[in-house]
Amino acid sequence: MPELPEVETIRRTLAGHITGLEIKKVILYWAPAVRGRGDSSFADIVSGSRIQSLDRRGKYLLINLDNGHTLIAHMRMTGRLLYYPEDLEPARHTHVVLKLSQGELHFNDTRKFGRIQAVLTAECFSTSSLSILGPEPLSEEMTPARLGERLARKKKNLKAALLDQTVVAGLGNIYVDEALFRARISPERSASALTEEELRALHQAMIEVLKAGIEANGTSFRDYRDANGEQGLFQKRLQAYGRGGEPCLNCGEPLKKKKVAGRTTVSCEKCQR
DNA sequence: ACTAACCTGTAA
DNA sequence: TTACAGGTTAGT
Repeated sequence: MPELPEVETIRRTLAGHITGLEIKKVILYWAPAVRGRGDSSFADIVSGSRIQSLDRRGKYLLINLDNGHTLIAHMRMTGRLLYYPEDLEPARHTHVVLKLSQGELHFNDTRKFGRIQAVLTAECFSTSSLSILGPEPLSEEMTPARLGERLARKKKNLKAALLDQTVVAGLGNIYVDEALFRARISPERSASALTEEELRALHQAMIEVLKAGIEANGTSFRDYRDANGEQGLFQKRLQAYGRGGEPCLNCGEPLKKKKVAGRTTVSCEKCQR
């Protein structure tokens, strides 16, 4: 579920609550949700540490502790990190509770795909999951030329290439469809055959839609909630995702819904070339 | 490059 | 009952 704007919103809404707090105790309701390191269990690593700062890389949330460790969390489709200022009986599908010096952090995940892993902070970015990620789409280094370079290395269609986290980190099914719609480029085009003008349009559309998503606190199309349990608002601004059969906002023709790269994809076959 | 697998819930 | 869901990865 959470793509870059949703994870960034979780990071922001969580940081104000938990930065500086001590993790007093770890309660596991479903142990596979967490992973320790070597012989040390997740609970042993985390207990007694203090939360220093929160970062994000692609769709990964990074919680830096003051004991040389970092927690790498990925929500996959339905994961939530929820902060409660008071003790609270865990809701259904809560797999981990971190008791803090003030309040609690609950990791809740209906589909059980999400994971939280404890790693050494020094090795964080060289862990297998993070080391393979492409550049951050909102960073300075992401230029139209850089995007073109990364896309050109893949012999896939655009939809598959933009979902590929090694090409660019943080886009998922919603924001790929939105970026392509706004750039007026077909998801089925070859990733390696864009003109410079198309690359500029795609680059700009990608950045604009991600920034707008963050601005709106993410897209709560279904399960997504921020750390306060609040919905985002960007589902009201979607122009393509979830609008199959509805009129294109440019030309009025019905938007087409079809599988591309194994994912449901909505596009306007008249506007997007 | 496509499919199954990991899971549960919801809607058709 | 079946299909499908903001993701990733390990298989063909």
